[in-house]
Amino acid sequence: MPTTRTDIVASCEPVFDRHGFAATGMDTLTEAANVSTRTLYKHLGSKAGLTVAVLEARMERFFSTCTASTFDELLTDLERWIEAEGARGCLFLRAQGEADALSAGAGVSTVVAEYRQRLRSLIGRLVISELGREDETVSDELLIIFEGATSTASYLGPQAIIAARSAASTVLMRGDPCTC
Amino acid sequence: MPTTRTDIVASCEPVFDRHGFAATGMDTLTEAANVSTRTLYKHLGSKAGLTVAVLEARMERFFSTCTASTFDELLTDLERWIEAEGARGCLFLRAQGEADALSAGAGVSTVVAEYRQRLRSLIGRLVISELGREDETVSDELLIIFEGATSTASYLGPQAIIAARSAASTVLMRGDPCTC
DNA sequence: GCCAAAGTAAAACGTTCGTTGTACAGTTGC
DNA sequence: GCAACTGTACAACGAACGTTTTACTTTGGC
Repeated sequence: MPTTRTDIVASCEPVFDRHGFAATGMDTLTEAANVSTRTLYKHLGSKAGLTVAVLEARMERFFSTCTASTFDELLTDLERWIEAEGARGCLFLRAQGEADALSAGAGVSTVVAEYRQRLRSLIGRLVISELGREDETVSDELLIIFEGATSTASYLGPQAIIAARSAASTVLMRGDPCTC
Repeated sequence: MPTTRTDIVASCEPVFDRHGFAATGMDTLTEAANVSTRTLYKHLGSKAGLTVAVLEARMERFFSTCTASTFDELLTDLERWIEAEGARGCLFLRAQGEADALSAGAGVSTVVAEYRQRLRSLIGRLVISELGREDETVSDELLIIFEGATSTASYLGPQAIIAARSAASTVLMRGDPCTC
């Protein structure tokens, strides 16, 4: 019976996601992870440590599900993610919003910044492979569409992905030789 | 010296915005509002009541700054808002993420839903006035761009508005008679 | 001048928080 | 078989939470 750090973190992630960070007590977390208070503290050190670990795990888990080689496929990855995880808006954005009160402000901000940088560079790579060249403007626009889809999916539902797909293809086609 | 409910709510709004809802204690709020505990409770009833009141005030304040008659102008409104208020991602999204733990879940969800509906219908009206007809697809795409700009502005800065503007104009021009 | 209305300060309420301490059980490897 | 390790259960810590209470001050209209 492992009860490893990894298992604990994986169990706590959905709890933070659904109820927020500051609002979730250690009792709820130990119960969700099915471990004693002592064990959780041995492995994670503190609630702040657990929070950072959860965000790191989330980041790795998210990017490991992103196998896309085009932005349209990235939206399919997002669609699948939302089907499996639900849509409550970007967890990293929400974590950042509670960061300083979490007394883990520095650690949280670091992971959030890393997530955002990785997302940007992922989209940047997709743009290069689709357009055959770097295009920072297009990359920023697609980043906005991706983040917008993530946010709006919480109230538009699957329609958010459809609209994002449409907007993205429009942006990517811009500048193509006219076919009329 | 009024110390009215309105003043209290206005003073508490930036505190919630900067530090989160669950994480902000009543001491911090009374201090920010410069009122005694007793007065705050007399006017707002509870932390849950204050939370809902703050979100309602935020909604009215935000929409009253939106004087746009085109989506591009709406992005200018957003740009000005962000310059004045800072960019920490949509407060309503963050509030919803803490809603059930706030024990004001129902009230918060109601205001958040109302905000989102009003945003959608505002954009819908702009689309009608720009295209001369309803277009739900374009409206959804612009909503995504608006929400995406709101989110990404917290790390892209003013560049987020520029990219959103570019994406939006592309989406709005789509279908126009070709000029080549 | 006085009575309400509305404010203040400060202590106390019981609860819950994050965290630590104590005492004990199960497994593993040599 | 006996360390060493890793886990559990559970009580306890002080601090902070949201809220209420008590007692007092200020203010404005009639």
